[in-house]
Amino acid sequence: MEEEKIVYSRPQCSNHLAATEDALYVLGGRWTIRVMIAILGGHTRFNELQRTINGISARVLSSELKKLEVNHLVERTVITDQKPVLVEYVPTEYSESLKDVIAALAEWGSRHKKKITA
Amino acid sequence: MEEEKIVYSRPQCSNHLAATEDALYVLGGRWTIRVMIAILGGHTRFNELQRTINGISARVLSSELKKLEVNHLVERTVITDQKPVLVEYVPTEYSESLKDVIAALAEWGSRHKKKITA
DNA sequence: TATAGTAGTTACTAAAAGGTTAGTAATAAC
DNA sequence: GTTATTACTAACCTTTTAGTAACTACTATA
Repeated sequence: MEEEKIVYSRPQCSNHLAATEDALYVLGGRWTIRVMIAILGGHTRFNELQRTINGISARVLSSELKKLEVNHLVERTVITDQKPVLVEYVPTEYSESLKDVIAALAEWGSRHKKKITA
Repeated sequence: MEEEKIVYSRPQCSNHLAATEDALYVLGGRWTIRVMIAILGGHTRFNELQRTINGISARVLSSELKKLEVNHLVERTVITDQKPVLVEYVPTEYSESLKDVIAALAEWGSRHKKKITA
């Protein structure tokens, strides 16, 4: 007799497969989560974000920000009374729902790094 | 005066950026998390996994399983006393550390779907 | 003998993602 | 006048990722 390691029941498994698909449709990709972390960290301006997120290009940052705006995770505001015209990217209230996802991912990443370097 | 929405302090932001980078190096990509959900759901065989994970090709599944094996998240076992020879992919103990990541992602995905369909 | 299921691999192709370079327009500083 | 900064965008090219189809090799079933 063998001990089976079943962590998810069949319906749980299907549910999780479907739900993570929905999540990854928005959050998947190399940069999306990182852009959100930077924005939640109070970095509001385009060039500031590019400097914060190591290695991202302007083209990719621009398209990520548009995607996040469409998904109601960031709000773009143009400040016209300033010269030169400034643009601010601020997190929406909804974006705070990402805190758990980011926390879980960051903790796993940190633990995994410790494991592989040990 | 404006209310600033700063969810992460500067050091927290940098930490999270670095840690999620480490996590996504392993877990990033379209299929990795989904393969792990299927394996944690007790699906052990190659063709069974391919049938469970909607849309994955044999080529991609094969390379995902190799990557997961290298990262100690699944264990591959060949059962030679059966004919035809069977191969089993089972989750390692370490792979259970992914439960929090998967739970957070699945819950966010499920909520997000409700939000956008409403 | 033919078909189907086991677990993949190989070669080729298509699509998606991302990087590089250059350029815009406005303004301010030197 | 030249350079720098702000916030991008367009064109182009490369890299990465993924899909398709065919094929291996063994066994079981009809």
